[in-house]
Amino acid sequence: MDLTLRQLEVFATVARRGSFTEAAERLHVAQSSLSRTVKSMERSLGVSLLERTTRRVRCTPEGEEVLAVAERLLSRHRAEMNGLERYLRGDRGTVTVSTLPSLAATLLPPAIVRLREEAPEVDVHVLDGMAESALDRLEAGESDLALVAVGRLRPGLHASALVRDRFLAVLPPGHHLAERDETTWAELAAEPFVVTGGDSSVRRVVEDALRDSGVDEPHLIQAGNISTVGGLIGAGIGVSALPALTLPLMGFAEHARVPLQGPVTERRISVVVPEHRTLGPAAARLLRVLRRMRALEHPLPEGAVWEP
Amino acid sequence: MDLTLRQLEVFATVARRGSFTEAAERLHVAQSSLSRTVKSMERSLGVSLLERTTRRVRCTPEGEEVLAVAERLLSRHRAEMNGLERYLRGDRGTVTVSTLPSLAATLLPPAIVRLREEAPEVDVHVLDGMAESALDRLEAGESDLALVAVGRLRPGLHASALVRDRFLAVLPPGHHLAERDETTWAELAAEPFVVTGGDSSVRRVVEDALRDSGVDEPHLIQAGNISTVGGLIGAGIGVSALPALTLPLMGFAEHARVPLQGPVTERRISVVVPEHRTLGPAAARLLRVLRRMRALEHPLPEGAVWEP
DNA sequence: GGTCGTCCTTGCCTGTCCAGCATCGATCGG
DNA sequence: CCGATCGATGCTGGACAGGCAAGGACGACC
Repeated sequence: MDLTLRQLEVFATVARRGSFTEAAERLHVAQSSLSRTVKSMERSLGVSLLERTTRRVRCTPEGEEVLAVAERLLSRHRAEMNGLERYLRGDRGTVTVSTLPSLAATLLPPAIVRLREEAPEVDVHVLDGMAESALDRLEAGESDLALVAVGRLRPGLHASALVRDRFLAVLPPGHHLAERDETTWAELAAEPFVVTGGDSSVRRVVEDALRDSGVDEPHLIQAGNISTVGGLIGAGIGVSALPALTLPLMGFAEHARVPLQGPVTERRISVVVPEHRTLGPAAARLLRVLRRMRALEHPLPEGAVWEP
Repeated sequence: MDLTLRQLEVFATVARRGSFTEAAERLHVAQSSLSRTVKSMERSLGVSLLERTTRRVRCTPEGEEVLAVAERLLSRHRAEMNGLERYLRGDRGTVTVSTLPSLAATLLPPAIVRLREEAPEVDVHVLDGMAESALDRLEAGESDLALVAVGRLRPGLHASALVRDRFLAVLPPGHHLAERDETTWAELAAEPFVVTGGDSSVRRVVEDALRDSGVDEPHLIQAGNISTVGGLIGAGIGVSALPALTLPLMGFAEHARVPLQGPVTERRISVVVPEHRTLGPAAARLLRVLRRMRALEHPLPEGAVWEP
């Protein structure tokens, strides 16, 4: 004795309008069809729902109850369908991005701003962690997208190149290299060199570059994060080399930036998605926003450029 | 792009079980049917909802959302249908009875107790008012049933006789008529006579009986309600004649009761329903309870008997 | 009070959609 | 590499919604 949505809709329309004929116009079907539908409901419930006179149609007490049920169920159904449609359009939902701390602070925020402008009901979750863990989280299904500096790709993941992020030499104000138009890893390696924490993605790149620079044993000073690097350099304790997108994080500290020549001069920032997992609408939308920013060449800090 | 309940049910079953085959067993339909149904949903939504491998079926992100929607809508639908069924069985709902104060206090309560025993979720509203207003309220649609002492019936109403309620003489303790086996209206009319308020149903009957008793000018003392009558009689101020069903209301006051002979010796209590209005299930249920009490001859105060 | 008109009902028909059956194709396990 | 299992698909039958047209009842209006 389950009533279908169609039955409920027909009944609600007839009962509210108080007329089969009017309801038929409203629903764009023949009046006889409605008559049958209501009759079938009455048969399946075993009670009369409407008192029919030629002049008007009125609810029996049972009809009132069915009408109330119908209106609750129909409005609920409409609301859910509406919500689902918004979800499918990417206007509603959740997208989780795993990324590096530096990108979480610099590249991602403008994308999130644009996403919120066009889809205010989309919730964005940002998981900012170290190096590999962004991809680990992606593979574990904890995030929908990863925004990382990808070296070589793991199988099963698909990367889409987004930004070329050049390394710049970072020097204390007044440092002798600061007057130059450019410098090299070898020259930097001869100075006390500030490096970031051991599991940072930048760290490995820097170590490789210093090793290849020919300097036997660079003097390394280790800092946990970019802000600390900024503080140390501002205090004149050493020099460093960092990608352009990390530099806004040390904007508070006085320092000089000089272009850097050498074997490794940039890192490549990519959006990574699992190869065979389909993206949710909200995630797809954030991806579109990022690609649109690339296409429209949204301003980036000096030294970083969008991939063509 | 509205999804039907059938589609939602099929999808929810397949998605939860992770298998078309299992879902088909569960729903007692062929597997091929489910395959088609899900495909039609995917077509109408324009997205893939399930990732199929021969080994298992998993939801896409969109599928997860649809599953959540489906479970909400289906459980809501089941709950409403269940509630509706209970309503139609008379296990849930509201019944409003309009009646006289005396009956609201004596005849109705045991019926309500029985109704609540078998249908605890039915709410009973009692409108206790004076004389005509019980029927007025019935006709105005304010109540479903009226329980009244009906003289002659108004057109459009249907009465079902329930109880014969004899008038008893009510006397102060030690009154000289109290020793008799029975008395008459004429004998009572010779004493100071306590009558109830002017719009009470009992009042008109009593006035008629006293007028017919032959006593020229009875000495009347007026009281607003039965309790007051009790107090006056207990104090020895006068005598009265009241239907048996009203007497529990003056149980607190000492008095004697003597059977009464005469032209009017009883009133008839009826349940009245509108002739062409259909009774709601809860109201029908209360009516059945009252009739069952009549059939089983539920104990009544001395002097009141169920109609055959 | 009679007649007309309106509105619901019902019989008949058609098209569409759902369900069953059989089969195909793909994939995973042995 | 082969077999088994599971989902997809072509085909067919049946149920039900919807349209059309005629029937019947009640209210309204004259």
